[in-house]
Amino acid sequence: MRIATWNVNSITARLPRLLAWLESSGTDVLCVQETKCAESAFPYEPLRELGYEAAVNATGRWNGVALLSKAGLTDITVGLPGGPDYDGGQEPRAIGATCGPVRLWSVYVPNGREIGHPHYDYKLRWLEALRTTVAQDAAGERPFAVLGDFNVAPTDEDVWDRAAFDGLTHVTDLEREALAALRDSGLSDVMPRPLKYDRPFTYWDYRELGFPKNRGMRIDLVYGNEPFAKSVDDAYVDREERKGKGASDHAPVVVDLEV
DNA sequence: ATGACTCTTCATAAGAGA
Repeated sequence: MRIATWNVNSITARLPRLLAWLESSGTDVLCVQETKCAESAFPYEPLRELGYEAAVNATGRWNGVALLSKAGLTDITVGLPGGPDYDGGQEPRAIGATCGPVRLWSVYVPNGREIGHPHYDYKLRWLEALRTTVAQDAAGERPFAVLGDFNVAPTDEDVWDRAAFDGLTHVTDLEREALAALRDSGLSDVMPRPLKYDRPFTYWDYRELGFPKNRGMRIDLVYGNEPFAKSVDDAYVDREERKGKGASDHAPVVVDLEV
């Protein structure tokens, strides 16, 4: 079973590449982030024609997550129960479902913007709510994973140059501690192989030739419980999908499971 | 040597991304 996570940076803008990639990669379940379109405008039909059911949590211009599955899609949970509000409401950043033998969450963790910004505190509270929400499944016997854009680089090795991030979000102790608390609920970091260079970056800024210079970050993560992690055959970052015109700034992370 | 981001929308500038 092939599972993947991909921040597509607009599912509308990415649709041709998304459809082509789903077919060429043979992905059974894709966790999508940053759909950036209203649920009413979600491209259900072309995905259905490829054999995918879709569960969507999206409201419009910002954020938005989805699960696309050829392996079943049941027990859908839209949003984090009891999750924090930002600017007076919950944002569409999480969706969970059971896809055949596995239970999965597709998550888009808040960016945080700047240290001390209200969005940074919101990010920390959001990660705590995620930990609470998944604790029971994380400790369970069924293969379970949280996949998505976590907007945190777990270690200094996960950014191209730690000094370039001094004073910025994504690398701070508090963010990393929040991630560590999530792992402590029974999840481990499924580390993908890089297909080029030494580190499996998943995001490269569009600006200043970030991708050609490999100025990347590993912020798209797969956190699986023990039954999930034990079933992993292979995992890699498909950096080919970051190439060329019309690419997202994130590459898909692909996980092959023996289930 | 050059030029140096992309996406969306109560759009033609601004916010967000990281």
